[in-house]
Amino acid sequence: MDTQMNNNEKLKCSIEYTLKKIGGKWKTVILWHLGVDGSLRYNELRKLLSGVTHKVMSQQLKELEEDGFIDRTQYNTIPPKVEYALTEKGKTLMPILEQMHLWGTEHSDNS
Amino acid sequence: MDTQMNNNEKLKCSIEYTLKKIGGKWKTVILWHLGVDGSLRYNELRKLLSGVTHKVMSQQLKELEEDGFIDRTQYNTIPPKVEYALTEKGKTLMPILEQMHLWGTEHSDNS
DNA sequence: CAGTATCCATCAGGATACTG
DNA sequence: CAGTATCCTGATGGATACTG
Repeated sequence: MDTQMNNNEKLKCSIEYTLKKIGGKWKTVILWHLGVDGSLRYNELRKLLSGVTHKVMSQQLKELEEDGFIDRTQYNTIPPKVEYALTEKGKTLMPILEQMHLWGTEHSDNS
Repeated sequence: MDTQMNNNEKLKCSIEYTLKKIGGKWKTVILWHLGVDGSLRYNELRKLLSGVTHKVMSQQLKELEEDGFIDRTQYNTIPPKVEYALTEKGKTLMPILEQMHLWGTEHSDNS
């Protein structure tokens, strides 16, 4: 259903496909936080990323939404409130993210 | 031992660290092929990547070597022969790569 | 609060040619 | 065979200001 290739270049290895989807600078981190914390609001997420700008945030969120990894729920209140959460498809990425998180924890000096 | 941060920016999440290390366009694919096929020569690897240029290949290989993920063995014969293989540290990445490969296989239309 | 709109910087990645 | 050396391009990401 969502298996169309939007560019016609031939991928030689399915790993490339995966990397294309989640290789954005903040995508794995966004997905990870949503997976761990459940749903998060825009600014909550932004604080967790600490350093990302609005433009890049919304850009990455939009791409993740278009790829069907996250759901965006907008409450038309004043002030506005928007919540992001993983979709079922997004949850299928968690094993990758868990491995990446595990490896990063063991190999980085990020105390 | 290799836990120094070569840039002083603070990472907020260990996933970022992992992505920095293997997020290069060809790195995961190189590591994957080396993990599956054992050791490979420069041109064998290059054929498997199909499309990569010399410059980018050697660049990615050099970075992977500097990060301690791959070993470079040079035979001073004529013609020269160079073999690349995963180090023990490189092998610790395999669980991530396996998950990425699995996910990519299931979600891409790459027949 | 949750974004767009602009404009700009960077650098990873690429084409091509040369070399030990 | 296995690379460097140059030079170049473009996509990604960033700073800042404005908005429904």
